[in-house]
Amino acid sequence: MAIKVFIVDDHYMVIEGIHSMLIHEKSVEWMGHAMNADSCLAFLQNHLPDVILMDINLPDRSGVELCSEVMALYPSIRILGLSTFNQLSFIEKMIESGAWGYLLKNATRDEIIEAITGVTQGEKYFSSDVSNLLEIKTQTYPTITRREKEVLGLIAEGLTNPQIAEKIFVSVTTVDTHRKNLIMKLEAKNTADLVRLAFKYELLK
Amino acid sequence: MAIKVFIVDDHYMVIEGIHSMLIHEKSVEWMGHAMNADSCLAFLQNHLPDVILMDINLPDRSGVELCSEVMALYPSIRILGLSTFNQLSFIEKMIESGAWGYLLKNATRDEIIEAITGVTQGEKYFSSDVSNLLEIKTQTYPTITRREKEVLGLIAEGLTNPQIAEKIFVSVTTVDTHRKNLIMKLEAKNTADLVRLAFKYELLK
DNA sequence: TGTAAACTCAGCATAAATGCTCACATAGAG
DNA sequence: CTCTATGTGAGCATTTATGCTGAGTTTACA
Repeated sequence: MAIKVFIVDDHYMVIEGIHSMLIHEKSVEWMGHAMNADSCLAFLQNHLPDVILMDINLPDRSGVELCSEVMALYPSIRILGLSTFNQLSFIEKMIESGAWGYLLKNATRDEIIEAITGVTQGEKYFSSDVSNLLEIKTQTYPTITRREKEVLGLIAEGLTNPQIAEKIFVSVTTVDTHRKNLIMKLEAKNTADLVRLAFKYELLK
Repeated sequence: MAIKVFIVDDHYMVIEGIHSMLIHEKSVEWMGHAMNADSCLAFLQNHLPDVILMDINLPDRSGVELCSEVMALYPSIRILGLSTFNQLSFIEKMIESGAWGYLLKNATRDEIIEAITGVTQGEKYFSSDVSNLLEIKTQTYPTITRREKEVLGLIAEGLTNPQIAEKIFVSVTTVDTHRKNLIMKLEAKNTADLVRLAFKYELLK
């Protein structure tokens, strides 16, 4: 029985691309596409695909949110995340939200088919490039606390320790401690480096 | 006579997508694709397309560089930049390098055909979303000099004024002047804010 | 309920950044 | 050939950050 595949992506080119790669594949039944989260959920009210290929950047919601919602409503669906290279930070979040795998948009026809058939048989699938980078991520990703994140945001906005202290109603030394802990945790050389690394680790956007 | 179109993109899905959208178009002759800059240049040694659709992110070179090279060798070719939404900062550079227009990857079939036929008739083409953002960009985008950019990079790496001075063989006060000019140009409150804004304006990556 | 993590606060010496004003040489654009 | 932008350089007062050590309180969770 053919695997029913649906795609959610706001790029026509990607939809058309995957469609044209799968159209002659007998083991796959193309159910159609949605270009945003809402129309995806609307479609699912009347249809049940086996696999959804889901972009992580949608106009009305993030792929991570949509992924959670779909998994909550239709836990049998296997979701495959879909993105270009430079958005790898979302992979972890996507998987935490219930995705069964991840495809890069430069995947070949064979990789796509392998991913689709794999996840329907209960196997997780990751593009080889992705699995390498996932390891790097989990090794180096620093953990900061709520308060530290708050202070980090204010530092990046250009507030000084005294200004931050006044804003969040603590003493200057406390703010300074947070700053120092942030610099230590991210292994930054100083505040400028801290801000750069915060972007790198996507603690800031 | 059909317009000869070639595409350079490292994403199969995009290549397939555009191909499938243009395959039934009689006014377009599909010449094929390359997945990196080198094979694109190799192809051009024996073929002369009218239009090249060119991704801005290629594995071996940036689209901007490839754009310059192609324009230098084959000035008759019309190049259309190709990217997703979040890479708009490259548009200006691409145009400075000789591109005749810009397409977002969520463009429709009609938009693609309009762009291709437009540029062959000497018209510049920009996706409507892009032209809006170009205005915003040109209003707010700060201009920094080569030297300032160099210093900015070193600041973001966590080097202090004395360290930067030693590295680029100028006095500490000079480095300090550059730092102050950067803070002034980007309207930053201090160095931390400068680094944040540098990311915002995509002067850093 | 015990314990670790998170959050809070302090002092002190040194290094660095900020804010101000000013100056001079050179290369490029008009 | 002049004007502007760029890159270079300086002094000086003040604020801020960094590096070090130490410690009390609250919160979450095992």
